[in-house]
Amino acid sequence: MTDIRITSALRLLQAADEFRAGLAGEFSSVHGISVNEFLMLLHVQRSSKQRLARVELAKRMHVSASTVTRMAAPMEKIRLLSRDVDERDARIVFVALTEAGAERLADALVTFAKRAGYLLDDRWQGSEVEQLSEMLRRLAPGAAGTLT
Amino acid sequence: MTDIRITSALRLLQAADEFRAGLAGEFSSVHGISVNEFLMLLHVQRSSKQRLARVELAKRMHVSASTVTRMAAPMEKIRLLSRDVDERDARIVFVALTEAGAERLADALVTFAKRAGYLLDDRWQGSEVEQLSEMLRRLAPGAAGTLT
DNA sequence: GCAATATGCTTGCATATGCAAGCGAATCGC
DNA sequence: GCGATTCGCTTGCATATGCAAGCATATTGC
Repeated sequence: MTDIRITSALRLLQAADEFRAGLAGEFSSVHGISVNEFLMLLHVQRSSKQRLARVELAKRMHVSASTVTRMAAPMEKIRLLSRDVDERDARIVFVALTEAGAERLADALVTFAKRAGYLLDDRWQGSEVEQLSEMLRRLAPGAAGTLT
Repeated sequence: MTDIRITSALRLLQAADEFRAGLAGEFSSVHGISVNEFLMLLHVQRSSKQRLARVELAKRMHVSASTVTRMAAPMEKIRLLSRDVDERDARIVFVALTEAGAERLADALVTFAKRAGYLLDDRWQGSEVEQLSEMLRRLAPGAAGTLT
């Protein structure tokens, strides 16, 4: 009943929840953005042209299109992101990274790296981290738009 | 900059989001509960006395106390959970699992196991799953009340 | 070409959740 | 013992998010 696959999946959810909860506090107080806003900036930056259609961004973030619309709006207001229209298809409104957005993202990445360091602390051997990283990669089959 | 710890932490978040998103759809349509409601039932079941104080449950689930209050209310209404008072301390209201709650949880666990099977499919060796499981355990240092 | 359909985005509504304030009960300091 | 503090829980308010409907633009079938 409680086989090892169930255990692994539960641990995956728990580890992610815990890591995310820790991040959330520091992100909002230090950088003024939420974890999801950070991930949105990161997805845009790591896309081929530093811009993504909203629908595509929604898929990559595992959120609905309406969430992308509403998350992007305030960040466009403060110029972390910009609205870019497609010359060929007027339906598409790209989310693009501004210079200010890139700077904010870089700042937040420092915090993220620090937290990732807590997560994988000195007790982890380099080779163990590599193994873990590879295994986690296999767990996220969302091929298109993998962040890493 | 993009060191392997950052990559691992990002993959952890992505893998968990993806798994959770898949779970959410099937849980709500098949079992009529959300992923968090499932986890709440599971936490209660796996606690020492099949019951937990709300504050303790909140800690284990990484949510606020108010969320526990509000999540538990409808499940108490439909008798999946019951409210138990502490004889010694009138401030404490335990969340306890009912028989109906245990049945619902057992049903949902079948779905969870199926999804965990998709996650860790035939391409995974048994020893690899064990390695992954152990590594994920090390990632969730929340010692008290680990679900697994 | 034009109607029918599909696609991308936004918006109205409902639900979910955190924070801070409030309330009652227990504990502490004296 | 009693006022002050702490603790557990709940509730008001603000924010976040999904779903379904609506709207504009593209594409398809004929």
